[in-house]
Amino acid sequence: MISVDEQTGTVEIDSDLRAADGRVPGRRGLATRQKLLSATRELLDSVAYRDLKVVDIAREAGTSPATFYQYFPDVESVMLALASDLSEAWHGDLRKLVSNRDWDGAPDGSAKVVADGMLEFWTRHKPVLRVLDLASMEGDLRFRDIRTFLLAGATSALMDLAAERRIPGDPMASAGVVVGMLAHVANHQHGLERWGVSHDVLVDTVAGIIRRTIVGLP
Amino acid sequence: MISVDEQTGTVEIDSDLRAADGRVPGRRGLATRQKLLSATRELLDSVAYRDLKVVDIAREAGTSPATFYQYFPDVESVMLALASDLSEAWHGDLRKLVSNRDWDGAPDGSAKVVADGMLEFWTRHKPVLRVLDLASMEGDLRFRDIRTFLLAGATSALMDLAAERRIPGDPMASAGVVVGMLAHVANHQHGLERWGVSHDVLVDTVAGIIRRTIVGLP
DNA sequence: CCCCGGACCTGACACAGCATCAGATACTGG
DNA sequence: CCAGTATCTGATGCTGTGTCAGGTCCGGGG
Repeated sequence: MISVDEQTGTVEIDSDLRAADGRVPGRRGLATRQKLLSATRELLDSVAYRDLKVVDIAREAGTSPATFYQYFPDVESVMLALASDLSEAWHGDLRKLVSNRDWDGAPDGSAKVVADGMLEFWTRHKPVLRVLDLASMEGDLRFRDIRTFLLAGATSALMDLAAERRIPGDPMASAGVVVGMLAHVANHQHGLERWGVSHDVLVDTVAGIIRRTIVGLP
Repeated sequence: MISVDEQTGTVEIDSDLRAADGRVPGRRGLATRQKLLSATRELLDSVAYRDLKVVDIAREAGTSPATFYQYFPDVESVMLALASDLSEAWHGDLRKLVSNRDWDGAPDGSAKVVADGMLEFWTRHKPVLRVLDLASMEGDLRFRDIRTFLLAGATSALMDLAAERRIPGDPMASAGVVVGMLAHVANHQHGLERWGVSHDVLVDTVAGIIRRTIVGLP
């Protein structure tokens, strides 16, 4: 669980899990919790978030609804946990995807690696990420904080890069818009392919926008 | 209701409405249907799509759940109708927003008007559009077709512009990515503002990307 | 080895929202 | 004003939610 302290701006990771009755779960309990999380992730591949029911998750995890409520108060909380885990696991890697590049020597290749990497990441975790996106759009602050944390690394790395290159315009805005664009393109990749845009062309297009917007090359 | 014929590619608009029992609704019936649509739109401002219930829509519209089922089989169908109406109403205007501009004489101003116009449109109709987005992402073809139709005008106008200007790269991909970026930025405007990016700066940033990606100016 | 106490699970239940239908009510044209 | 049709809704069975009390499992001490 990631929580952001509004006063200090610190991000706290509270892994001090509790079951519904306040117990600290043991080995077996944690395994069940994990099964519920996995079941939810699996179901989300085929079922719309709106239609995701506690009964189905419990059945898929091979347990009963009552057990579900031992570990989560509702379906939304499972999503929160899944998104939070994803955020913790990838926050750093997404930053490195941008900052571990040779932007002076090979800006074109670097832009392409970033575009491809981001698209790949988003596609792999699509089910969870699109719920994260929707909930953020709907104004849910818990989801928005998780989304912000997930993207903060990559965004600030791009921002630093843009600032370093003395690009005209606001570096923060440019970085934010570029990261958002990557997320959106990944989510709607299937739709774009239906218009005859192949994956490779898409990567090139996005890489071009990164190059011109952040690195500042024509 | 918009339906796309996969064979011919034609888009048919079937306004031949029927109530649950097959009747063609009269004046009073259409008014009730309209009240249900408005109630749904209103509720969507404050309630998450996932939590939108038939009972609430009926109450908000000042009628009973049973009446709801006279006009729509479920909540999803109301969304489909709302999205469809929006799509029909704005498809043309969004195209004109792009094509009625003086791109040769005042490319900078034009890009800004497009960016601002799109953001404004998206913000005004956010509740419906974000459901349209989510459902499209989740692979629902009915919603995706509506989304495609809504954006087709603007997208193809941008594509023509890019092709005309002989921009390097695929014009279709560039137009698609730019339109997607606009949608995404509008949806997450609030999040970006929280990072200290003002509306004006955002418009400038997006306009800059349009200018460089579609018009081909540095 | 057994058995005990805590960790874990679930059947049973009360209640909310879904979906349907038959019958009541409200319009409208004649 | 009345007949006939359009429209609405109370009653109802069913699915999913959320909460217990009580049952099962398991590891460690006797």
